[in-house]
Amino acid sequence: MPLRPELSLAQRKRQLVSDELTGAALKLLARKGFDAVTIDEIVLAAGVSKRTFFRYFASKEDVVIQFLSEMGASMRAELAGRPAHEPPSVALRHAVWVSIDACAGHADGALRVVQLILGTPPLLARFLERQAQWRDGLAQELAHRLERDPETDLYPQLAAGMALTAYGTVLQRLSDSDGAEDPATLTDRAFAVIAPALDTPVQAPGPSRARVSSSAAGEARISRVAET
Amino acid sequence: MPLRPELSLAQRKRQLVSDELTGAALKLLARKGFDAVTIDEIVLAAGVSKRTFFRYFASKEDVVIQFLSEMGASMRAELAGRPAHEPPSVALRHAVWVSIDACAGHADGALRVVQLILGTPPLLARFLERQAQWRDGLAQELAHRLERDPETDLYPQLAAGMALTAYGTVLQRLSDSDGAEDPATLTDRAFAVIAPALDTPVQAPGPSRARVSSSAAGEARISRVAET
DNA sequence: AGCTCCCTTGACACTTAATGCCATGTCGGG
DNA sequence: CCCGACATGGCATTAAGTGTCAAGGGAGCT
Repeated sequence: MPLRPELSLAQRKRQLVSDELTGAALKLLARKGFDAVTIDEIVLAAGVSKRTFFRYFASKEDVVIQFLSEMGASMRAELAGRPAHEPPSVALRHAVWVSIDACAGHADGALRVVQLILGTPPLLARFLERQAQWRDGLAQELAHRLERDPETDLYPQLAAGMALTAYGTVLQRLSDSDGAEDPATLTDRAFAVIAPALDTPVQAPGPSRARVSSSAAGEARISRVAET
Repeated sequence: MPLRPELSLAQRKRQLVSDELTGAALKLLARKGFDAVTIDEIVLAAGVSKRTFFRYFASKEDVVIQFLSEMGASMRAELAGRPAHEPPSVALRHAVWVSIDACAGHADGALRVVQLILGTPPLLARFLERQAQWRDGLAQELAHRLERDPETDLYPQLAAGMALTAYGTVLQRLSDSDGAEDPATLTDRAFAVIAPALDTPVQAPGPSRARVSSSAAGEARISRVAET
């Protein structure tokens, strides 16, 4: 009756193999670089067959990316859990923070993994693709939260994109500074920059949208870009 | 004396082969989908050897990506050419526009290529990676333009990132609507959303940055995210 | 216990992407 | 006419990724 031993043992076994694989891969990749490591080496270190590797990961990139992967769901969950009255900039900052905190805070080699990703073009590419999925999820959540129609309104997509831009920029700094800079401060500063756009209200998408931006620069106006 | 016949003939020959390859590849990929087409098919259609293909493109993805590739340089050049007094939101909008215009306006299958990229994960990944490079270029240009120090100031990276977020969102809409929506209008609307952040001045990165966002929501404040 | 069903694994074969190496051909210049 | 630079093609090779099949080991049932 393995109906409730937390997890069905078969699943725990599966998790075990996955962890072993991830561990071996991360260790090798961090030491020798991404393309200097073959899958054969990884499976040798992990003690499974190559075929099994591909039953757990779709590609060599996936071993690394999946490691940071639940974060997408975490971010969305955090956003969904924020109080409804919170302005977007604050809710999104908290959402993004759960991921940044996991990367920087989690004392183990999480930072090293980020550096590996950011410094390896194929990994970066996959990571950005994953982020695009996160963005869609956040946008959906935002649209629901603010009762905006994602079909006509550009705001949800843009707001989610801006938040993830901040996310990426913070990770970049963290990586470049080798963890020396403070993640929380960086996050605050980044969101201070994008907040004016995140928290500007209405944006009525009507046909005559001639409005003035809330910019303090006293310049930028809406004007057609037309045939320049 | 081939010292000035426009281009050295050898280079024109090279361009010819490249075009042939690109044309054959794009035609096949658009019809059969990305991974249903092998390089052997492409080189057969183009009439060159497989080995030659890889002398022109680093990978199958590159055939498609390089097609939209000069755009990065174009965007940066446009930004560099905008009058210095122009607020960032306007200058960036014009910069991004040169690429959007090329995608949507250029009557040939440019839109089809965009749809192919956006609908094919590996291509999307490479495309986003390329965009990240563009972003660094734009950020550098912005930093120079506004005399901000890219080492300490997050604004250049974030502003460039926001502009490219707008870019990507517009492309997405264009792709989804099959070109039905007006590119110029979409671009204007997208930049209307992000402009408040782009054109907000100072952002002094001093140690005590407790400031109020310019939000009209009358809410969003800067507060430490800290240990939530 | 014995049986069966299902899931996981490993081994083998195979396709395809991508790179290295070398021989050949061609253009252009001395 | 010869020579060097460069582009090409063919060949061999590594590595990624997939399909298939047979064996093993739990879990449930009788």
